[in-house]
Amino acid sequence: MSNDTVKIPQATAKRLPLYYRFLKNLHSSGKQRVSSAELSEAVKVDSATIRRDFSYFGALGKKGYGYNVNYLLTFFRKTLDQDELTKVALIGVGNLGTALLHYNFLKNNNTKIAVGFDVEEAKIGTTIGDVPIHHMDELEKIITEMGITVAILTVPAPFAQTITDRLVAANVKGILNFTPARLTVPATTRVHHIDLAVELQSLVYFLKHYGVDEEEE
Amino acid sequence: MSNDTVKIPQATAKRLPLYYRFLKNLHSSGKQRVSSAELSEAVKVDSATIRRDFSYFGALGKKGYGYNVNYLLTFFRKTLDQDELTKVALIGVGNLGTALLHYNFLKNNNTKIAVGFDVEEAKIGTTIGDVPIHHMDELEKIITEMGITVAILTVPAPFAQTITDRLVAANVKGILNFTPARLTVPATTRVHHIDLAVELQSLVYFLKHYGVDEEEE
DNA sequence: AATTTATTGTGAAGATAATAACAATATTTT
DNA sequence: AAAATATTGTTATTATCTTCACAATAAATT
Repeated sequence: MSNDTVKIPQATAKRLPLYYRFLKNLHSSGKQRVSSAELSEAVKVDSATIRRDFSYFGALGKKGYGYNVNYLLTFFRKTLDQDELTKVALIGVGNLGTALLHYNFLKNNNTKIAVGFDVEEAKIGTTIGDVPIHHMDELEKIITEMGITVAILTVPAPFAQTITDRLVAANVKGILNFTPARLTVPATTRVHHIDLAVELQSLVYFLKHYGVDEEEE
Repeated sequence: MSNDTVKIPQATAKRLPLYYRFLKNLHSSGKQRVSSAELSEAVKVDSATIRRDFSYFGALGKKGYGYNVNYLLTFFRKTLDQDELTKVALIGVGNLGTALLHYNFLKNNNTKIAVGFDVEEAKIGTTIGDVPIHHMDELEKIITEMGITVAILTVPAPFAQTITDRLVAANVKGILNFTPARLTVPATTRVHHIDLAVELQSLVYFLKHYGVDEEEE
């Protein structure tokens, strides 16, 4: 982990990719400058929060003017390491896994699913999009060879922990977990959960029990 | 919105479906009682946080004993309205939409995708799983007829806002948004985002810039 | 029935995050 | 070049969330 700047709050860090994406949009639509108020409207984050977020990286804007789109974009590209391609492994090529293979992560982020793994013989040796699918038995060998340290986990829940253990042993440091299982990992590995059923159910709960007054992340 | 109990913190509300799922697991494995410490190990949430979360609903446990699994389960089933089926519309039957159609939300939550919409003629009139796919032109008509107020949005980003406007006009109150677009909605509509590219990119960012010491939600 | 043990529920403290508000100041207009 | 305007960066404030720590007390053991 490079610790070039002061450590950024997690809430801020999670918004950075979002800012980056909208700055790219602005840039390609030819916009030269942008204020925190405009950006706020686009990304639905309070303008004071945006200014605060940016301020962790120093004074990026100019008073009375706003932010130079090009400058900001260049700055965030470096900060988010967009010049360096991050290769990711996809574990479990079922319905969801296949959908993710077709999802173009590369377009907005310099992240690419470089390899997939499954146990179903019909899939082994094929290519989905341009991603080769290998047998799960080769997991350790191939991701080690490819130097992959980030994995997306889309296997059936009962296999999630076992495969996680193998990923950890193979030096994977980050797991995007789409299974409902809550994974046990060492402190050196980071897991982000995307729990589809929980997301849907908590949305329903909010609708029934809360007055709705704004969206939230 | 029913406001039967005191308003629960949002962070707590988001964890309720998770607790519910694990309680179901415990129950079906025959467990009679559980402590906050055990539950903590399973769901990876601090035990004090679990006790605090539960305490918003009153004193559900017994000192020196823990919680009765069956009692908790019954309580949460009511609280999460699990006895009442929530029908959901899926807008956009592409790769991701199709994967979600095959995802069994019903298993753990009383939530079901009841209808899908797309513009591709080949899909109209077919059934995926047991879910009928209709033309997008019929959106308002059908979801109004079916009394649906929750939608999952998996259309290409450029169409997201237009379709959202139509959903809102057709009385949809909750949207689970898988598109990268940040939607503009009235204060009476709630949007939850699942932004796959942002999730992946922020995971990569955390790996590079932070010492990893625990997982987080 | 007395003692030990386990575990809750919660007050207090701490940590993190969001927002308001405004002085400072760069840009734009006159 | 002076005045008016726009907008940042940040200090202060408030809100939300997490965790510690422990008295209270129910259950289990002796």
